[in-house]
Amino acid sequence: MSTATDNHAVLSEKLKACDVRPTPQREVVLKCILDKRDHPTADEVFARVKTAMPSISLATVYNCLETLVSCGLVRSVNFERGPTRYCPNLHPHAHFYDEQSGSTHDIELPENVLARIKAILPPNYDAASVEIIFRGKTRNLN
Amino acid sequence: MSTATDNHAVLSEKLKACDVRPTPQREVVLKCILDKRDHPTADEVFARVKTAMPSISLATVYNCLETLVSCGLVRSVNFERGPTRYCPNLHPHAHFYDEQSGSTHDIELPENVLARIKAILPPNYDAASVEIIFRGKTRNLN
DNA sequence: ATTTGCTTTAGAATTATTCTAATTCTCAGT
DNA sequence: ACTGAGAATTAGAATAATTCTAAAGCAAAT
Repeated sequence: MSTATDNHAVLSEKLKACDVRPTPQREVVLKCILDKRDHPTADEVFARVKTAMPSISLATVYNCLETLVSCGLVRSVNFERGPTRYCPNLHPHAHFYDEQSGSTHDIELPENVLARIKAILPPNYDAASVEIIFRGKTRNLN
Repeated sequence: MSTATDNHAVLSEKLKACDVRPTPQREVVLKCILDKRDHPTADEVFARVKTAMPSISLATVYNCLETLVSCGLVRSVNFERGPTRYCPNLHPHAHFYDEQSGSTHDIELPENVLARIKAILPPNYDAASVEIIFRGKTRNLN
């Protein structure tokens, strides 16, 4: 089985496009985040990545994540106290934290809503990014 | 000089209204957050509170903050990695994190904008709270 | 082949927070 | 006032997440 991202060349290109050296460690970390589209912590990434590259160290995982975040290939999200989570979804979206399951869902954020939100800022405030976090529970539809 | 909140009776009432025992420690922590309307960390609260009550311990500050947050008298906010901050503003509002100064400003959040944001959720998602964090810089108006 | 600079690594250090167990306080019932 | 139960406070230990440090490895350009 093959996914769009298990390909060395594709991953390598993404990294080069951001002006970062495509090292094996960075590729494997990036692949692990893109493949399973959830919101893992650094520890979880470490655990997943070790199966593909048993010699990798936690410090390297932190380094790679930091690199990927600062070049924009993944996003980092922080819900209250607790470890930083990493998000493969680069489209503008909000997060819904389900307090019962502890899981996090992406919520599509329409352009016009985003624009309205930015419009509440006073004119001298320049927002580079907006983060929206819902907290609550999900019901079964009846 | 006297402010609206340096009054034992007022603080005590607020606590009692929430069904928590109005202990001196809780009052002094609450007062310190209400008086200086910024977004201090637990350590900062500890430092401020020690001048009024030198014997208070950091663990107690954490306990009091936890109590105040869970009874709704203060809010807690988490910007990326870093200590939890505490916010005295109970009105619905967003936060603007100024990346240059490191300071955080409250941004008024009009009811109708809040409603629009909540409307992007699928019908089976029940949001108990929404947190909105802008990150960016402030310009001087010209 | 050597240098230069980035990357990785293990482990130590740091930071923020929570836990533990002992003490103290508060209040309701006598 | 006195007592006992439950709640709150305290100091310090423990934990969790992350960052730092210093050494070793690697890769591209001279």
